[in-house]
Amino acid sequence: MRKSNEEAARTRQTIVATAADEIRRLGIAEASVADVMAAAGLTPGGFYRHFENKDQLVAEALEQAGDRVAGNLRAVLAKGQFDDVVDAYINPENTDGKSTPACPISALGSEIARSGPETREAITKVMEEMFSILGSGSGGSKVSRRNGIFTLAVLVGSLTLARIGTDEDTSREILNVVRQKLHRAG
Amino acid sequence: MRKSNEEAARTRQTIVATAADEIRRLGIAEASVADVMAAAGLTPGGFYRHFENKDQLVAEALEQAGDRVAGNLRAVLAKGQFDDVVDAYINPENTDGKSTPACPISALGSEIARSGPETREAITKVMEEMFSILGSGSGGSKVSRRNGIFTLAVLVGSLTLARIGTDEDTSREILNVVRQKLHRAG
DNA sequence: TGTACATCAGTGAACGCGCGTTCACTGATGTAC
DNA sequence: TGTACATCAGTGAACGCGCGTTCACTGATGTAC
Repeated sequence: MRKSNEEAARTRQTIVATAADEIRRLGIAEASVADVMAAAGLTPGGFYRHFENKDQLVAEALEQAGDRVAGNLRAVLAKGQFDDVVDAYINPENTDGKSTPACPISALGSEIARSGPETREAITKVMEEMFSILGSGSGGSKVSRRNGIFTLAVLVGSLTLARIGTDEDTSREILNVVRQKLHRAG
Repeated sequence: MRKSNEEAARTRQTIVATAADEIRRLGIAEASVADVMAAAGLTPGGFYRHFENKDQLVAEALEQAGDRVAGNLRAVLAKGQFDDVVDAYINPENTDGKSTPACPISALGSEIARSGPETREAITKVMEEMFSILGSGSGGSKVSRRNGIFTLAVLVGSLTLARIGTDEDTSREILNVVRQKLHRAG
């Protein structure tokens, strides 16, 4: 039952992508290796042909998810204005604050903070990329960076608060306040 | 070995306080009932004389931790100015972004977001209290509330980012940027 | 290009472990008279 | 106030369960000649 190298590489990619979804949805600890493998249409044993352990998968999956979000935001920035980037981060499916954020930092912030160095290093790179995107076009490089840091903090905090809140109206309110305050053409 | 009602009440309170510490430090899933009981100087079996299940303990512990933080911030506000409240939230032990935040929303944000309704309702109350504290004295009631929401989002987001970052200088930078931007007497 | 063998992707059962929870037990505390 | 008994806080071992990981096995793919 050996698969071709090409197919094996595709399988590995499927596992990473599936893991990114499952982890964002369930949390790092709650998304089990067997869960992820089953969701990818595989059995648990095969996992260790591709990864040393669960930590390695988590780091790779979250980095990929983060890079994807950063790529999308860069694309929005390229053909829109800054306000559209903010709105894309707090995306349309997310206006009630209850869906899982696409960005792993917002979806899993406190869990990542307690993870091992592999995962935190991967996400640190994503963070820096986000600072750059969210600070762009707002002045000199120092001012830009400061704005990028501040904006990402606001976005991550607001999505977290919106998801905690049990009242849907309050969740909407939180996201609206933040959106309005961050919009530059205010 | 039955204990007096008074002592039993004290024991219960010890468990809640110990749990608040352990959970903030280790995370909700990673702080086990046996861990908490041992840290409180007890054996695991006794837990269920005081609580229906782990979820109930988590909800109570996080609410207590949140109320304690809110109380401290109110005290700072009463005899200081707004800037001192911001600095107290990002507290002195926390300037490198690496210590565990006292506030459960910052320490455990994404985990709370995925918790059951008991825990989320308890923390929602804490959130509302924080909105009120952090918005105080900044204009009419609507403006105040909007400012409170925005400020809490910034604080929660920045502490989360600071703890994720693997570079200590960057963590410090994040907290400094946020502190300066939030200070009103800027 | 064809053949012979080594490799290894994926299977599915099994492993040891720590988890939340239960339970029989203890003896001091609480309570009814 | 004193006595007799029920209660129940806390102990420590045990439970079933799901976890991350390992392993023997399979057969198609890769490779050396």
